[in-house]
Formats: sequence, C-alpha cells, structure tokens
Amino acid sequence: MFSKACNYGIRAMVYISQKSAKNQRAGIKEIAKAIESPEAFTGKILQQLSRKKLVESVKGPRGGFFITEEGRKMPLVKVVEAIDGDQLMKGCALGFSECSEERPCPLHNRFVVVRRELTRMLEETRLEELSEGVVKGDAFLHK
Amino acid sequence: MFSKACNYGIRAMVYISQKSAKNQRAGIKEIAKAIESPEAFTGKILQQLSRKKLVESVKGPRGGFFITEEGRKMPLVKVVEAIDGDQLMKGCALGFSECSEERPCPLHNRFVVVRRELTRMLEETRLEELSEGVVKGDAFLHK
DNA sequence: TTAATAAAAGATAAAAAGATCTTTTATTCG
DNA sequence: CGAATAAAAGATCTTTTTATCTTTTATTAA
Repeated sequence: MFSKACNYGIRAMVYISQKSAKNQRAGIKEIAKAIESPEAFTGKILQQLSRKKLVESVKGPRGGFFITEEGRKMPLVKVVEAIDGDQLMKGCALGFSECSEERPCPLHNRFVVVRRELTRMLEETRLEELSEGVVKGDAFLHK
Repeated sequence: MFSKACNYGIRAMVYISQKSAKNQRAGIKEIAKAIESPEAFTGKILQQLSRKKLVESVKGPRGGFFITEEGRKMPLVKVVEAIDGDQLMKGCALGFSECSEERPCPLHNRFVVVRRELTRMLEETRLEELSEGVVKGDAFLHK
C-alpha cells in the first residue's frame, strides 16, 4: 500500500508530534530508535518533509525536529502525498495512464469505493489523534 | 497499491478470460499488444500464474493461454495473491511485522475498514465479470 | 520426420527503491 | 572565538522490481 519510505515517514511524524506536544524536539537518532527505522534513511525522509514544511527542523546542539500545534492537526494524507505522491489516491487501479469515468478500466467502478474509504481515512485522520493513541498506550510505534 | 507485475497480470487474465469465453487461446504477443504491457515481462508473469494453475498454457503452433469456465469464476484476490502475496490484505499498514488487535499500530483500527472494502472487492469480483465489462464495451484494457 | 511455432526456463540488464556513508552548514554553549 | 552537536546535502552502494534476450522444450502440421 504505502512505500517503506512512507511507512517510516508516517511513524516518524507521529513520534515527533507526540514529542512536540510535550514541547520537546526529537533528534534523528532518537526517532529511528523509537520507530524501528534505519537512521540515515529516516533522516532523508524527514529532510524531504522539512523542505515541504510539514515538519520544522533545527540544526546544532539541542536541535532536532518538531511540529507546530497547527501542524499537528494536519491530515495524514499530507504526509502520504509528500512522500508517495497522489497515485494511490488519484491513479488507475490497473496502472493505465488514462482511466476515467468516460473510459474506465475494468476495475474502475469497483475500485471507487475502496479508494473513497482510503481517502476518507487519510483525510480525516490527523497526526494529533495518532500520537494521542500512542500516548494513551492504545497504540504502539514499535514491536 | 498493486505492483506493475500485478497490474499486467490482472489485465492479462481479464483478456485471456475474454478470449477463452469465445473458445479461443491467446498468445503472449497478442495479449501484450491488447493490454499494453511489455511482452517478455508479461510472459514471465503468466508463467508464474500457469505454475500455480490459475491459467492453462499450451506450447507450440495454435498454442497459447486459456482459462477454463471454472477458472473464469475465480475471484480477483487469487491473482493478486499469486503475484503480490498477501501483505496488502494481511500485513500492517505501517509495515510493522507484529501488529494486531492486541498490539496495534496507530493506524490499525482506522485501516481495518479500508482493508475490509479492498478485500471484499477482490473477493467478490470474478474474472468473468471483468471480461464481460470489456466485451460489452463498458470497460477498456487499453488507452 | 522435420520445419515452424509458441511457451518455459534461464541468464542478463536497466531502473527504482531502500539504505548507508561522507562532507558541509548552521547553531549552541563553554 | 572555537569545539561540539545535529541536520542538510551529496555521493555511493545494495536490493528489489521491472524488463529483455537467448536457449530449450513441447506441439503441430506439412
């Protein structure tokens, strides 16, 4: 469904969200350990997200990543689109470059309902809520 | 969502289904042209599906691929599982190796409903129906 | 029985994704 | 200021996926 980069990205954003709510920054090392992801690779992904302003980053001692209160309200779809693009939400299920209501692939109409659920979920779910789940101990960011 | 191999595989199976319903075999060349896929790669995928008995193949002149009447009733999920495995249907949305009702990832519960729709769609949709759509001109296997 | 055909099998190549390592830049604090 | 810290940037490497090419095997029909 999502690429590995996207998985790591979502996990990292949830973790940073959580730390940010406590007014703390999170460093790459700490993040990678917490979400069980390769450190350098995770850094690259956060770099991407930082360029797109989905997360703030600060260099130097006491530096690290954080997400503003405003940012923590962002829907998950923002993170997914920033990393994997919008093919999952907009592209054809069978990979055709042109596929539409007017000229649908055989799966088009059946796929509409799946995509609707997926899109709805990604648009309705906010980082905040996910990190709250982790704080409450209802969900986990590692095995 | 699906790998390219899986996209080509589904498309090919729908095409073969269609031809088989007319009691005709389909050759790789013909299939690849009809579904706009790379010929040799499509051959490899059909080889895989043939080993798993999802499609019959016959060598030599007048040979090619076909799917029995019985086979045409197979749900799409069979094709997807044969090519991409069952991670999409069974694996964790965030890629954790252990993720369950008891120890869920932050997305687990929200993802359940998406996966249910996807799985339902793949289990309820049969090759037959998809190829019928193409025959009727309601759906297309190429641009 | 042999030439032609078409898929199977195997080897190889190219591109993309995943991952790591090194160097540079910005920031902090002593 | 200068040393230490931490992310950014860039280069490189590995693995997986996608794709092609060559050889072999099975089948048909002349």
